[in-house]
Amino acid sequence: MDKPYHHGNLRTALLEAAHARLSEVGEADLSLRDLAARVGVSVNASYRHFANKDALQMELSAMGFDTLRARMLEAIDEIRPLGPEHHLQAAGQAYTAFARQDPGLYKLMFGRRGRFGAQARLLEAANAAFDVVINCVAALRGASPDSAEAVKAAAGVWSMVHGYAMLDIGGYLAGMAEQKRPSATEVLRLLAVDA
Amino acid sequence: MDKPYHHGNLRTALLEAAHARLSEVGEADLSLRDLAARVGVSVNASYRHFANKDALQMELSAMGFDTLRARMLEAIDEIRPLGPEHHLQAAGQAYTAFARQDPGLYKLMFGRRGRFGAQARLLEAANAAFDVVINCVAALRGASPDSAEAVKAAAGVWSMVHGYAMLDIGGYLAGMAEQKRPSATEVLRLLAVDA
DNA sequence: TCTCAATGTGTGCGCCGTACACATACGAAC
DNA sequence: GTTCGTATGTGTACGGCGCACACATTGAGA
Repeated sequence: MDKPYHHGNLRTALLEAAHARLSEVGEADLSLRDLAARVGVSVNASYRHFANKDALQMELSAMGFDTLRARMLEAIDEIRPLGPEHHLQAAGQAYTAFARQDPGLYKLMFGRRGRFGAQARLLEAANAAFDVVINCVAALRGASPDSAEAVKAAAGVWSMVHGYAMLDIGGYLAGMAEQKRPSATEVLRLLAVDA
Repeated sequence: MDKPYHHGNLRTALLEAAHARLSEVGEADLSLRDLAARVGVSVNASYRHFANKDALQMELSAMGFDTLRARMLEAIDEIRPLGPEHHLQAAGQAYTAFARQDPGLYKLMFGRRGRFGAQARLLEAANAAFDVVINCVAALRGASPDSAEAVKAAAGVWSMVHGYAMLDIGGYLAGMAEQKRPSATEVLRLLAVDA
């Protein structure tokens, strides 16, 4: 049972280790050395698969957006016959559930952007997720997903859901008394999307 | 013009240096060594004023919430006679303006975990800022600021504004075509607060 | 004037990201 | 099947980081 010189799937293994670690320690405490050790490989092996630490985090973020998009689409699909007004609710629920389940990853996804900016992979993944929201809103208003009206309203919805998720996983809602703490549903109800 | 052994106001100087630096480099690149050097003092001098790097960031965050609260109150005061419905708009504008003007600080304020920190100073400052929003919403709905109804609606408003601010300063709105990019006002209009 | 607490400095430890040189293994061309 | 290039691993080293610990300087009050 010798350890082979070549790992076989180091790139994936590193990403999975990073993902797992993110649920324990937060982005700031994520270390390449630690990830490599956990995977059983020398630190510098990771540089054969990622240009640097930032690149690994970028890929992780992009994968996060892919998953987020998939979760929303699944949720919508499950209740498709109920009509557009329920679709947005379902997507919102799936969204906040994702953030709550994977708060470390979620924070990474939205924290790592201003720095290196326009990584095409990340941009596409984020836009694809956003498109789900746009489509929901457009259907709800009977407008084209390309219309400024739909996009602006969708951006509002996204702001609301994102803000709620961030406050929630940041612990800013946890300090509130039980009966005053708003649920995702209650918050989403404040939106006048179809107006 | 000998440099005196004692700085005189090192604590404040470090906080100011950190604040200034935050507008250039982002939280991750903030270093105690660098701050100390800029202030003209050895690294370890800072440990006489802050238990560690986290404590300095906590204080900076708390000061940020203080300022944010003050900005909202000023904005409301300027248009006080116009009535509650304008107060919330004014506060929202001041809020997003603050985030845009000081994105590094704003990210720090919400990126630092308010949960494990449980720092009383930070918690109070954040709550005081939130109270401004609660009061606006309560006045608008003719409800008590202590009512669950007002607090939940205020949390919704906060989510919306916070989410918009984060997406904006994170560059997630910048990618959108000009005529599709929503303004803070347009987004806030989606809220049915008085319903 | 003496004393001591407050506030500064210097040195060192163990992490970190990552650059560079070298080692190993696999797959294709012969 | 041997050869060889490329992909993928390791070892060593460097500078920067947060921070602990011992020591130096200062100013205010007894």
